[in-house]
Amino acid sequence: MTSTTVRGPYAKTKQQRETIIQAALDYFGQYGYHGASMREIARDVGLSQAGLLHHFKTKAELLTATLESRDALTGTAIDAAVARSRSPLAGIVAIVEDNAAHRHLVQMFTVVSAEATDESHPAHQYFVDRSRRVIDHMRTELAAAVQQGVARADLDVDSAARQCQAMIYGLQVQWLLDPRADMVALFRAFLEDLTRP
Amino acid sequence: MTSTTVRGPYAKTKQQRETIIQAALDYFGQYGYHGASMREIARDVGLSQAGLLHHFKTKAELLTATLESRDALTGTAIDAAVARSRSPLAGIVAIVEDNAAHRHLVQMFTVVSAEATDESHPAHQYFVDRSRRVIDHMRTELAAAVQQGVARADLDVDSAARQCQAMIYGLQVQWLLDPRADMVALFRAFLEDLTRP
DNA sequence: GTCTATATTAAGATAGAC
DNA sequence: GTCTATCTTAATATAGAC
Repeated sequence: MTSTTVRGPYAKTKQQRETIIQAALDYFGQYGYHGASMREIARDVGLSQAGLLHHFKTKAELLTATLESRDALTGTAIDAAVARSRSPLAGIVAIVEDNAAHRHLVQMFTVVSAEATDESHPAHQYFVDRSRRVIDHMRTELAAAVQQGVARADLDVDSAARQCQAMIYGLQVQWLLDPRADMVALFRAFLEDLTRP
Repeated sequence: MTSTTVRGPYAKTKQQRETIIQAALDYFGQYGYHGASMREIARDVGLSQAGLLHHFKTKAELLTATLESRDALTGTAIDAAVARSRSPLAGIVAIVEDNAAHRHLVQMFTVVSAEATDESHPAHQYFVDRSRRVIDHMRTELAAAVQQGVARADLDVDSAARQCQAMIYGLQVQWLLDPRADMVALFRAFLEDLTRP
């Protein structure tokens, strides 16, 4: 009984939500949260504005869904890359490599996180938490690198973690403004300087 | 003849423009170019929207004026700091120190430069040029540091210049999201790691 | 699940009086 | 130099039919 009804409509809704999020990614990436328009996103996916609002009741809700969906996707990709990596440092580099392969995603997170530095932004808390989470991740990896002897023993892990997060973010913007900037090479060199004895 | 008419009205206009730019700085910093509203900026400075448009014919024109005005101000401050500095590296650190003292300014440049990574943004070319200019400045200072023996002789000046620009930008966002992040200390430590033999 | 229609508010910009 | 009034367009959101 339930199994027959579950397949049809819910599958459609789930797919529509994904389609909408794909479009939203581009609009939020181009215009930011404030500048993006629900009407245009709706038109892009071939829906009326009311049709779009059936899936996401407000613009803020659509933004949240977009951020969470994409963070989840990237999270799994990075977990897999880290698992493949032979060292914790290679795991961090893998994040940058993943970013370099997903320009639209980077553009969206860059633009929205910048405007979300304002406290009244609907995703402010989200990015405060996200930034902390990323820094924590870096700290863990760097500590492991020290442990395994692939980073110098006297490395200030707390500072280094913050510097890694900042460098990744900064290189992204530099790369978005000038695609010739080689994010991966620049980050790799930075990491080597940071960890060499 | 001319000298009498120049004083009054032009002085008023110049002062009004400066007042408007001060307000615009906050609105562009909070909402970005797309999200900011001319009406609200006008209200903020006690003008009607039409009154504001007398001074800046379009929103794009106001943005450009704001960017150029603030870059000019910061430029002079940095030139002075560089002149005071005893080494080229101290000159770069002085930039970060200046930023740490001007939160609103940093917020505006961060938000607008992020959304200006999009090619259709009215300030796109401005920020492409600006980024290049900053990197060039870093390169010059770093080369001087190598020359004077305060940075290791085998430093890759081109990469280091890009890394400095990225680190400064990334630390700004991290700091805006978490004011406890010590931009200046983190940048100084980064620079020492980068230049140590 | 998607539509049309509509309510409400606000955007950027212009015209013309003072 | 600043205003009021207005044009035109577009924003988010809701109501209710299908």
